[in-house]
Amino acid sequence: MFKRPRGTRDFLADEMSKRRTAEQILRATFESFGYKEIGTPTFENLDLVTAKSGEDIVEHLYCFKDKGGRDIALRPELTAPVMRLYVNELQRTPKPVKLYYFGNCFRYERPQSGRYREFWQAGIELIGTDRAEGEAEVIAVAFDVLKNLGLKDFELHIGHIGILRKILEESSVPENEQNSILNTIDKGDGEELEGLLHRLGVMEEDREKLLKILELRGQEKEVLPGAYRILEGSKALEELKRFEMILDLLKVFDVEFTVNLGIARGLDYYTGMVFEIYANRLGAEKQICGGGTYSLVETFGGEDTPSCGFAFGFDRLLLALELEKKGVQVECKTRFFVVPTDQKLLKDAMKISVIVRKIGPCEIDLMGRKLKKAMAYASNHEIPFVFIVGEEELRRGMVILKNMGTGEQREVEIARLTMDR
RNA sequence: GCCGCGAUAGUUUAGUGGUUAGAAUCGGGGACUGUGGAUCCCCUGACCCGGGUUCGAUUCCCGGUCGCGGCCCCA
Repeated sequence: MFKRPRGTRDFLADEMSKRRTAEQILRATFESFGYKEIGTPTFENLDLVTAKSGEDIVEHLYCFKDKGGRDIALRPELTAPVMRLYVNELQRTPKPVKLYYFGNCFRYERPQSGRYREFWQAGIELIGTDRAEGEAEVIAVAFDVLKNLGLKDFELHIGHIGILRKILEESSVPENEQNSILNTIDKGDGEELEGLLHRLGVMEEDREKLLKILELRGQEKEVLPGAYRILEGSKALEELKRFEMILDLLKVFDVEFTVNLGIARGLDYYTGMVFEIYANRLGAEKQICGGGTYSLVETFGGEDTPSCGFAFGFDRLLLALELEKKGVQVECKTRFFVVPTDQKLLKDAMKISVIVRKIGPCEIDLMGRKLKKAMAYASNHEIPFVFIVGEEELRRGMVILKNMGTGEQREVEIARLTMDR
């Protein structure tokens, strides 16, 4: 007996069918906004991954030396490969560049609910514009995905790291220190954060500002006036105005959201708007989507270009759907089943199946079963139509077509099979 | 990396320090010879792996593996 490697899954037919259906909805949504699919390798050079996420993540990677001694990593996410592809191939294409991807990723993590070692991500990257309408569109695409999938119980939280960075900048905190502060914010440890701010010599006034801003969470109307008050006279005010502009545009798309200025996403490359989507029923791993405005092109050797994007955790998305309703619909793809009344008519039945297959997916009994058992098979598999090939009908060039839903049956002319319907 | 719970046919499970390890369901066949998930009958099929305790371990103990939930992490 061979077992699956830890944290991997087999997908049976029904599940695979659901996954494909959901995948189609994601693709259609991305394409409805004009994003084009791209593909990148399943493995990349290790340094691509560490360039984006640091040396420490090697712990969480599937990586190895290949036979040529190269350090290789199975991709742990898709933003870095897409950025590499952009820098390699697309820097000179008309802006904005609108890309989407769907693919499996690998992380060496302890598996738990909604977390696997091989998992699927789907997302978009909008490269080359830093306008509010671009940022708003990116959020709208994510929201549309959920609407089109029929997911109901989720929360979309939007924040803005630009505001936080500006406050720190005013307090003369250098960028790398900003990053460690944002990291600490992301962890949600208030004491550690205060300690860190002290150590870095952030002035009392700015510290208060920051902490107050981080607490702001709720409906736009309730939160924004407070934010304006806190940031009065600050350089961060400009960022706040920009944030408001994005939120304002989101109303055009009928996107429902919660303002949450405490989102830091803990990543050094985020520069402006950031958002996360949570499926409340999922438990510990409830974040199904994350994204924002970032600056990464330079990291991969390109000319600094503003970008914005997000990634969905596809597996979690399906889990959330499954918990909410019946999930995604599964139906039998086979339309027709052909069965002879006697084994000596097998060849005739096979010939008919060849003809019928031109009309739609068609199966034929492969077990040498008697009519009754074959009918039971078709019935069990919810195949809607059965062709019964009988000796007497065959002599007249006819075959019986039975509708398994209604139980009705009639004779049809074999010669006309592909013409009817 | 850490904590808790678990592991018996494909699936859901019962049970035991010495048993032919029981059932349901699924699968295959038959009763049914030209018509459906019914009924009845037959068949196939299981104690996660390694070590220890013991005359004897599927059962008790330890370790591993895998699963579930959580912590850390989450690009």
